[in-house]
Amino acid sequence: MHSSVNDIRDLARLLGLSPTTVSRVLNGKSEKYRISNLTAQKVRQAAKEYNYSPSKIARGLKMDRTDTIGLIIPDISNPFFADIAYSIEKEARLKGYSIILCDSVDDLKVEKELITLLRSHKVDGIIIAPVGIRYEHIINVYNSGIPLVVIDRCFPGLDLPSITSDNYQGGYDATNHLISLGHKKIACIQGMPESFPNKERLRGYIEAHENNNLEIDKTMIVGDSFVIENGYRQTRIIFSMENPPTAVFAFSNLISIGVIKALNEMSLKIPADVSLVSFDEQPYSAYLGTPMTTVNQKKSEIGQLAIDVLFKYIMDKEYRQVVYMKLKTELIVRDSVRNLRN
Amino acid sequence: MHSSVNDIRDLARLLGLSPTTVSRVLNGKSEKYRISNLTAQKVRQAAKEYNYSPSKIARGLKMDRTDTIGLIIPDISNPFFADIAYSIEKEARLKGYSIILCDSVDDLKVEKELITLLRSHKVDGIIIAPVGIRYEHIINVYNSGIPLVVIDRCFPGLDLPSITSDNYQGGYDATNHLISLGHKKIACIQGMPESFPNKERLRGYIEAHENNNLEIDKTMIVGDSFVIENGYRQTRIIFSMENPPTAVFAFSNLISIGVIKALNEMSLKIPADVSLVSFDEQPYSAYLGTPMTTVNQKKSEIGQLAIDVLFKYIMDKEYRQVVYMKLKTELIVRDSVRNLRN
DNA sequence: TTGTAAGCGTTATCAC
DNA sequence: GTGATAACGCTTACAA
Repeated sequence: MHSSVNDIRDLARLLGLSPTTVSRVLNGKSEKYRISNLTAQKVRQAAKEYNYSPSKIARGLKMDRTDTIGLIIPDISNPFFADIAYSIEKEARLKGYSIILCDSVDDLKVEKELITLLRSHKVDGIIIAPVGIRYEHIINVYNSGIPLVVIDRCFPGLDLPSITSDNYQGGYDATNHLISLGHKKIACIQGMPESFPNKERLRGYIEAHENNNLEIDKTMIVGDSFVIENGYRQTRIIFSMENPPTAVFAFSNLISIGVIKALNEMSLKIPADVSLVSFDEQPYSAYLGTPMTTVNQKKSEIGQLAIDVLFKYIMDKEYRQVVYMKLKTELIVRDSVRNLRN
Repeated sequence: MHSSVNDIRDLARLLGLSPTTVSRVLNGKSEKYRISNLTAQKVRQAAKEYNYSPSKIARGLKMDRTDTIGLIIPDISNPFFADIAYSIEKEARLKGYSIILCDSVDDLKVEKELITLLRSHKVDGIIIAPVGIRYEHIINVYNSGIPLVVIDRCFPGLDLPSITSDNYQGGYDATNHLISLGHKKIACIQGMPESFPNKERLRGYIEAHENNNLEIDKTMIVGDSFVIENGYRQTRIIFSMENPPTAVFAFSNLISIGVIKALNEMSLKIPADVSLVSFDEQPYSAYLGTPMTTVNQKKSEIGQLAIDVLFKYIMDKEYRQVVYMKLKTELIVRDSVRNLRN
């Protein structure tokens, strides 16, 4: 085993050089300081040999940047967010940044604590998919000058840089697809009603009806959460009614799992008895008993753009323009909708 | 807006106290140093009011601990690892630690770089689900005294603390279940053959045959990757043969998605025409066209135990006992296996 | 072409 | 009960 090198000073001593020179070489400033090629070579080789790499922690203290960015999401076990996290991590790493992953478990109090925590970690920037009920604490961070980008749950009025899907369009397309195939009574199983994505999807649902001169039956708008159980429960209720709908629009992939489960139990076939469209494409959507028609969100683009925008703020502290981007959704048509016009 | 407080010194000045006192109060050492209650109160209140919390980066430099742990996984977009990451993050946070998330994209070179990176970040410990081809670089880290726990892809011979599922048992149970229902020709669609979990699952498959005095048809052991396409391709090949098997054992949830897709296309029904058991329970497993019989891994326990073990090492640097834990898997029986004994 | 020394924000040691 | 000071490992003026 080598004599252990813990320090830039250890390494410098070993080489008969000053820490300054070592630091310069290791930071690629050899030419700027006209350090001899020989010296530079020796430094680099020794660093490799003794497996030395500068402490980011000491570096961070001195330079006021840590090469880390904080990521706050409501639930990393939700594939939607896991996919986003994947692309964010990848893009960040490409730029030499590491991710501090924080899970808010969809709890506002936790979210606030996490923001404080990330500030104390001196992250260079924050990407956050907020719980989405209150935003003051987030606006405070942004206004305090810390680079920050909001994803998923946000809206133009917030005055916060944000990347989101066009949930209105997704809701409209899905509903319109059903209507165009002759469906007139379409149940809508919502997620969390107060959340912005939910409101927008619902707006799409409503306007699609209006544009097709279709009356909306308010009793067909049900549900209150993005989880499986909600989809299951509402489906059981709806299809026990006198005049059940011919179709269901599920507002999340988890909701549609619940819908499918309930329909199975009730021996109702998709699409023969009930048609189904769900928000959020998943790898298994195409391989379900009946391949499911879904609204796909561009998850990796959301992550990529979030990083792009964040780095504008990180690289140029003067840049304060509030960027707001809305990404197109895509309707993936499969076999879960019956054509009633035939 | 308040006069800005960036420093412990700013805060001390504002209070007419020394940084030392402020630090002591904020670190809960008021009594130890017999600091007056009044002073302590004032400090705490001012800290809250001015939204001050100590820089973890400066603290880390001084105290030689960063309150962070590094997590290296092959693919955060894989729900199996996302679930593990979820429980690790949750447990770590409970202990006041943050997670630096690193995705190795199943690439050994990247994995090595990430380890160096995490060392330069001075993480207090590392949890790693290795690519699993080579281990020297990981053993080096462990031997250098950095607390480290391996999850998922590891084995007793490694002399590395590790938490893993009992993949042998899972493979045995799944195969035995099929055999007990009268299946004699069972295809086995593998993942990455060199990986330890795969070897163990295969060992279970083989021994289940032996214990039931069943000959193994080597041409029934196929496949080379944990992904969907592999499951699809192998299924198409197998069920184009003269004497196809009556059942398939898929070694991952992605593989079974491919199997289902292929069987659908070939108009083969589960379980009427083909029975199916898959490794790795997923939220949708129960809601597929035919609810699928799966082998469930205790993902959240893996995360929890990894943290528990890691913290033994973190808390007691003298503790060097190599902990190896193998978690039971659970066969979840649903409707995807036909009883041939009827 | 290289080196010296100060300072980043914190806490531990020693002093009073 | 409280405070002055050094030190953690690094980079950057400034010096030579």
